[in-house]
Amino acid sequence: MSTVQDRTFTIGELAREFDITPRAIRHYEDQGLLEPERRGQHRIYSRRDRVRLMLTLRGKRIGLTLQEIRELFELYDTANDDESQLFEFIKLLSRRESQLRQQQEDINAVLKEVGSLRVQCERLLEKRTGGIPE
Amino acid sequence: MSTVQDRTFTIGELAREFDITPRAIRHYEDQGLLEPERRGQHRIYSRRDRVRLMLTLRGKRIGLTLQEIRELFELYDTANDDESQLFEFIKLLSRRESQLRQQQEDINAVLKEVGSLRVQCERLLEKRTGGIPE
DNA sequence: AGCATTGTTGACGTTTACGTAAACGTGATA
DNA sequence: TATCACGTTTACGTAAACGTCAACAATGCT
Repeated sequence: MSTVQDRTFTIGELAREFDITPRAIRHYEDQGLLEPERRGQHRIYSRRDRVRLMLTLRGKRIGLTLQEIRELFELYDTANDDESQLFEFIKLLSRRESQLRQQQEDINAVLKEVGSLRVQCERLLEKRTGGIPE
Repeated sequence: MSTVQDRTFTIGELAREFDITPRAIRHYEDQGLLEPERRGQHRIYSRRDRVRLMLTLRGKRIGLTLQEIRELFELYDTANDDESQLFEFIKLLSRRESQLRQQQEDINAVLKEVGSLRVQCERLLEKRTGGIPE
């Protein structure tokens, strides 16, 4: 009988779920992002591992390196114990926050352009397809 | 007398302005993103080049590769001439748009976490600094 | 004239994030 | 029992985006 949900996952399951290769998952482990247990020599991934994998992928999508992601994990794990680490953590978060806001601006600018360009394109196409007289 | 503003820039000026190295700028040229003129063997950058450089850097910030940025430039330049290219352009824009929206979500999620973590940290610090008697 | 500054062209080096291939183990199944 | 399907380690390969010399102009002080 177990209180916590103890469903586990194989490397292939996770790979399929997140549409990445097993190789990538092993690579994340090499970089210290995951620490699956072993049943014999096979890796067994817990829910916690799965969450970390999700966070890893999200981190990647917003442009973090694997090392930075690892540092975040480490800080998150240890910050509560050490006061000076807390300051570091806050500083890191601040820096990252401004970067993210910059990215937001960039993305909004591009989305705007993308939108108007699309409209232009579509108008052009309308004109041509409609404009060819028989 | 010239109608169009014809201010030009040296590689060093642009490097300083955008806080990158001349090497990087030359690299962008190698990749077909810039086409500065030459005065003798020195590069002379026009306003158009400067704009392209800005767009390049913005593209990078939102995670485009230099090649993708070049393709966008090319499409942007030629799309008006070719109808089939227009479709390609629109498809490319659509794909990128959904990626950008995904990124927006990711960033929002992270910002949210960052915010609450910061609050947690600050509370902890308050408690400790305030909690030490004398 | 001499030296600093700024620029130029190679060309090899580096980091990140995996891909890919070899060579092998293991349990399920036809 | 043979053959998948899935997993493992080890190790070299690769693409992107520059960094980092080296070796050499051209220009501008002083």
